[in-house]
Amino acid sequence: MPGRWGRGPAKWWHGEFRGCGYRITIPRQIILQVLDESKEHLSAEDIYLKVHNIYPAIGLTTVYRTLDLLINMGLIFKFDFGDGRARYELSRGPKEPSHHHHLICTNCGRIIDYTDFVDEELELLKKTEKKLSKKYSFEIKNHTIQFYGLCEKCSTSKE
Amino acid sequence: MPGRWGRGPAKWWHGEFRGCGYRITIPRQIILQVLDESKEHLSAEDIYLKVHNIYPAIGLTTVYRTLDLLINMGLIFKFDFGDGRARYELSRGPKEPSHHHHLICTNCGRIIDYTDFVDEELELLKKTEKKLSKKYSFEIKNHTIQFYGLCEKCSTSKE
DNA sequence: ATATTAATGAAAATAATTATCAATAAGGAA
DNA sequence: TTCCTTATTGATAATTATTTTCATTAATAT
Repeated sequence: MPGRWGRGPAKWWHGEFRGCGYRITIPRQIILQVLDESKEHLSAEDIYLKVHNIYPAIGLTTVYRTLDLLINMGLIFKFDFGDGRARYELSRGPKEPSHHHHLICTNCGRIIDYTDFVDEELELLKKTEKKLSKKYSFEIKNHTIQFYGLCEKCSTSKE
Repeated sequence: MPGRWGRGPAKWWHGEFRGCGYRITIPRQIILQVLDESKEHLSAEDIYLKVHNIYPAIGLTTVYRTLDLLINMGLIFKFDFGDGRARYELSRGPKEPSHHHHLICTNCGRIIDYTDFVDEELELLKKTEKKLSKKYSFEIKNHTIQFYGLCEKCSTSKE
């Protein structure tokens, strides 16, 4: 019996870890699994709770540390939607179909992803990016576009 | 002598306050003055310190409270750049020439405003906004566009 | 000038995140 | 496999930004 957390098939990110000299540990594997399964808008605490279900020994500290590591490796992206807690998502690059932008309700905090219309936006962003990198000698790695306002519920309930 | 903090000429926002039934107080006047004078990326603490120079009786609580009020009135806008402290700027609307977007260095935290190339972006955003509001019944009030990456210094020092 | 009540500021309370440090476990070497 | 080195972990304490509480103060209408 290979232990309760058998190695299982090697994942796409194992190489990235090895390449950087990082160890592939159980907490890291499960945190990535959780991020991969739920994808959207998870706070550190959300992640902690989900991981905790699978691997109760996890500590919140480890979650924060791992998220930090993953950010630095470029595997995940951190968002601040203005409610005082950060959210994390697997960073599929801008070209991948799951790339999306956000609508954020400033009243109830609801976050809506949209993937429609992103294509045109991306085209323009690519151009802008090129100009900006040149002008400011800035190496652009990623971007966010967020629209703030009132969602349907909050908009009508305020009338 | 009209007192150390004489009323001075009525400011553009006096009407907005009166209209909402809010009182025009010394702390509020000075906080707005500070925001108006420095405009960019001030944290609550930055604002507190600047106001404190002019009006030492100010309390940090009042700064937070006033910023909250100003956000709700739509006079200022709150940004989260991911370093754990919020920044505030006078919200000149998207049409005004000072409207800008941000380049954020994920290494040193430097924030660069750019106003170039914003016109094209705005045009597209306006279109996108229209489509999104319809599709998601979302009342869009504002937007942010931020590019994340490495500034010149951090980019070269990492090679 | 006075009364009413919104606004203030000091201090305590929260909440998210980070630092500390002894114990554990991953991965290479024997 | 077993041992060794050292990165990683988790419990706890420490920070830091922001909010809440509440008695005092001051802006406005009268």
